[in-house]
Amino acid sequence: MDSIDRALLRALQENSSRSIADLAEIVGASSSSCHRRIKSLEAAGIITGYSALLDPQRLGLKLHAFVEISLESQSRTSMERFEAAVAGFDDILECHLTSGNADYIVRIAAHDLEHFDRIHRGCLSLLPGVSSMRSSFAIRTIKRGKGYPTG
Amino acid sequence: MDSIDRALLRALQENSSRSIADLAEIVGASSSSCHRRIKSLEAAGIITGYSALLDPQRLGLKLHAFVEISLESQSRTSMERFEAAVAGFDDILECHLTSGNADYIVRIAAHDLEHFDRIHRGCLSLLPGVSSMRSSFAIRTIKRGKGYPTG
DNA sequence: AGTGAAATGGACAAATA
DNA sequence: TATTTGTCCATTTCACT
Repeated sequence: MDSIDRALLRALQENSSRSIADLAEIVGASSSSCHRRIKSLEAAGIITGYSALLDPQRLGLKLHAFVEISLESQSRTSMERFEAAVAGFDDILECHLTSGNADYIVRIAAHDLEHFDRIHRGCLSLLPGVSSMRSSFAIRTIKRGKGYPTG
Repeated sequence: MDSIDRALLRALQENSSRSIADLAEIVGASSSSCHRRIKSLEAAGIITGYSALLDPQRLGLKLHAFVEISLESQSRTSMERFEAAVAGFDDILECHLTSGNADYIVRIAAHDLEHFDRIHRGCLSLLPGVSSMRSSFAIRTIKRGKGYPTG
């Protein structure tokens, strides 16, 4: 992992559909070296895959919500039951266990408030062992970076 | 936007480096139709780009934090000043204005607690007009979906 | 279905450390 | 010495028309 690798990762996060020749020019290396570097970054598991980025607005997903969820019990079984239920719901885009007392942060995308209400009642409220939930709606996205900083 | 388009978007979010022939087989359409559909989804701005996915762990970014930030004032100028400052910091991956009284949710990736402390003191605490901040650390990621549901 | 571009993989010499 | 890089090379796959 040198500065050329980092530049490669930056360029590939920003746009992965460039040709290797273009990438080589951007990072200042030869095409073959570039190709080898990408292959080893993939083999090392640093690059985990390639994905198409979609515009949620144009998919009609105009509502983003962050929901903080606390469990009644922090026992291992109740957490496992909760997490298994989360995995089953497609409307839950993301879920993290956070510091504190068995709190989770969940990210939801919905078409509108009515859809969010349906998700809330037909999905979030069905999660087992929940003691409290607090929803924040994203009114406007200030910044949405593509991926991670490479240092 | 029919069911084939939605299947295409699902497949492309999951893995965008498949060949068109493979995609065609997955969604049950001909290669040429598939190709045309992808081009129009791109032209319509539904597909906004393609990106490489990186493993934050292997980049040494083992600490994920969500920081809720409240401003002292909700005036337009103080919000604009805050948002401009946010845009300038690479360590802030994501920032959303959320419902409530000028609260923001910010996402941070750091190498470790010491690095987070550096970000906290050298970046977050420099943001103008902040009245309070609350950090939650992601102990474990339960679920991280690739992109959005397509319906 | 055909064309052209690009990815892939290999061989070898030069450079680097 | 050992590892990495750059310049060819041939093959094949694939996007695009």
